[in-house]
Amino acid sequence: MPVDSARSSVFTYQSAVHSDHVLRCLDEQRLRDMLCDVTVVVESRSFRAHRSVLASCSDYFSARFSSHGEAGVVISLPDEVTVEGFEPLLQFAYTTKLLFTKENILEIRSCVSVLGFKNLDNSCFDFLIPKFFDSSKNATTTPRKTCCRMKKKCPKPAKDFFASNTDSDVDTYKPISPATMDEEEQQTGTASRLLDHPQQSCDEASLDVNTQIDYSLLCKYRKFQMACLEACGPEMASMSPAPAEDSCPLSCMPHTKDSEEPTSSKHIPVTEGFDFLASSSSQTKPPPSQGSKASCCAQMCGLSCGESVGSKKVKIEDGAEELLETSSVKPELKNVSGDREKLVLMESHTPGPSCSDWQPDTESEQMGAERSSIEQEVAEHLAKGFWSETSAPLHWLKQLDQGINNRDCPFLWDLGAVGARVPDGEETNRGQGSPDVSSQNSGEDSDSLDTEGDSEFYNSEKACELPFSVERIASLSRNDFQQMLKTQCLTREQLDFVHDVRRRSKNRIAARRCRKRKLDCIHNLECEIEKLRTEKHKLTTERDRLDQQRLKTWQRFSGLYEKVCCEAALRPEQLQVLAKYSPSACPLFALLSPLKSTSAQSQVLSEAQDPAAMACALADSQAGSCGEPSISVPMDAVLGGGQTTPQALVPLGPTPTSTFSGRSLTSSTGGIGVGALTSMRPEPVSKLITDK
DNA sequence: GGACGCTGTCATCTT
DNA sequence: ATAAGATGACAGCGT
Repeated sequence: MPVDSARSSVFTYQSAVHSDHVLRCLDEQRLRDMLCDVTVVVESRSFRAHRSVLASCSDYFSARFSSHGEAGVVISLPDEVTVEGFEPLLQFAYTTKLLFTKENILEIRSCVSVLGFKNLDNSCFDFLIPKFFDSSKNATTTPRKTCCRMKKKCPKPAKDFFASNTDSDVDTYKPISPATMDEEEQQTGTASRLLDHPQQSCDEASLDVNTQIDYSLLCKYRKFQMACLEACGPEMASMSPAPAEDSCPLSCMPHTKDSEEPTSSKHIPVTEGFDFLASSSSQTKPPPSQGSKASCCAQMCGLSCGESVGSKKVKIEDGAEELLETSSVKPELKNVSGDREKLVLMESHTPGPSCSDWQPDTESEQMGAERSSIEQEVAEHLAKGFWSETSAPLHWLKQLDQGINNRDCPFLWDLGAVGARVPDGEETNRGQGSPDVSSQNSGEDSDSLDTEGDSEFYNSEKACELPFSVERIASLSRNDFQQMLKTQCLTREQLDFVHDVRRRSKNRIAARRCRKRKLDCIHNLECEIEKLRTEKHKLTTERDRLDQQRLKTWQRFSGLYEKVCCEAALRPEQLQVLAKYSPSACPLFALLSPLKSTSAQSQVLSEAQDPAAMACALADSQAGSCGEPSISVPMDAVLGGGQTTPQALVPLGPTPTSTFSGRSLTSSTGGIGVGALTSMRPEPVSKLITDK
């Protein structure tokens, strides 16, 4: 494919915090009434705002402002819009966070509908409203089981989405509009509807995931995560692994100091699951009193942000495979105003706080204990990533993909690394957070620690009882490891367990090394083969060159032989005696042709005289073609007038079968190797002849 | 649904 | 004697 060399590459730098910064500045301006160019009147209450912001968030405002070009306009909203519903929306427009309560969610929803507020999908309300108002239903059982049931029905999502998207299920599922939904429907209908269409929701969610995220990479950590969840007991078990995945890619977005919220309100974990997230990502050790299994597990597992996210097929208790999807919403409970808690929905495109900002907060935990069961459930279900079960907005994940590059997001960046290597920053934090900083094994051991394996470890309750992380178990040197064990009072079972974890971890690394060595070995062998081929080619070329040179030498020698014989004027008898002890390839035969009477001999001689045939013979002999071992006769013996017995000399290769096979002039001489040709020197011959 | 590659784990041997 | 490393074999999972 031809490449347009003239076209220069285009690089894009995209700041993940810029939009957040701009929005925050706008919000600050709004709060200070700076540069505000519109006053929105709702129920006799005025709100100052920027037209551009409102117009970008609301179809209603967009239409209104387009018809009012002048600045300083005052807009009165319809009666359907209440302060209770509009104020959170205004805040959402400036902060991307929608604060809502059980009391105002219906108002908000109504305002969203009237004002055509964007980026607030009905699915949010479709779930929340029934949850809030369905007080009769058991709030603790349904979501979990439903979730599992739904997800069990999900096949491999990546391939099936488009197919299933055409299913009748999808066609029959319609989001419920607030206008048409009566209270009963609001309370139960949506939820049940969701339950009736699990495939659709699963598939949609999977499309979101698979469209934007390398699914295989995400899958890497599902097993680990699930095991960790199960290891951490019912508190965690009630929360599917989804939230970690759902939230983390977003919460892992780059986060700088100035991206924190102006209110500086601490993020309060909604459930143990968020506590899990918090402690897992922050890599800080909570105080010992904070003994929830979730945090403990996260701490024990040394969960990095990247490790806590992802999607993977895992086995659940009954052996069935459960497929969970990622989503893009990070729900969190936030103490907004004093004792009042509100759910805060953060959209994915908001560069929210990074994982490292999710600090465990004991105070918030205490507050969490006072939550109502419904709120708990809602928060929990949010944590489960209900977005993926409902019609998860596709654009959220698109935003994720478009707005974040792998470098920006530690999670994505981490996934790109080998295994689940923890980013340096986290490694540092981990070390700092550890009371006893230990030396890491140098070399390969320290570079490939991950937590993908050790599923049994995470699956075990024992893991939560250990005061150190599996990473440390595996990464410590032998001495450090033993030192650490000495400082801990572990039971025999725990010791065995720790050793087992360490053994497997070490073995895992060793296996990687072994495989790498194998691959290197294969590569080296391939290189060696290539080298030998090159050498063979070189040697073959050299051999051909030598053959040519040898042929020329033989021809020159033949000429000289003939000249000497002629000048010596040997008698025929002498010539015959000479020929008797001469090798068949000897140029001497050329002189004997008139003396030979048999046809066979003539043929041999004619062949011997043929330079081409001789060259062929030479080549064949060099190539090591089969044939009888030749016997060369020393020239002095040959020229000795037959008085010496022919004696075998070094075999110099077979006589060229095509030329001389079985055709020796005499039975005693046999063939001659080509080597003999080069060893023949005309001087002795002429000398002998002259002597005679 | 099977082939294939990758990876973790186990058993066994060696260091 | 013990721990650690190396490696073949196997299984699970994703493509």
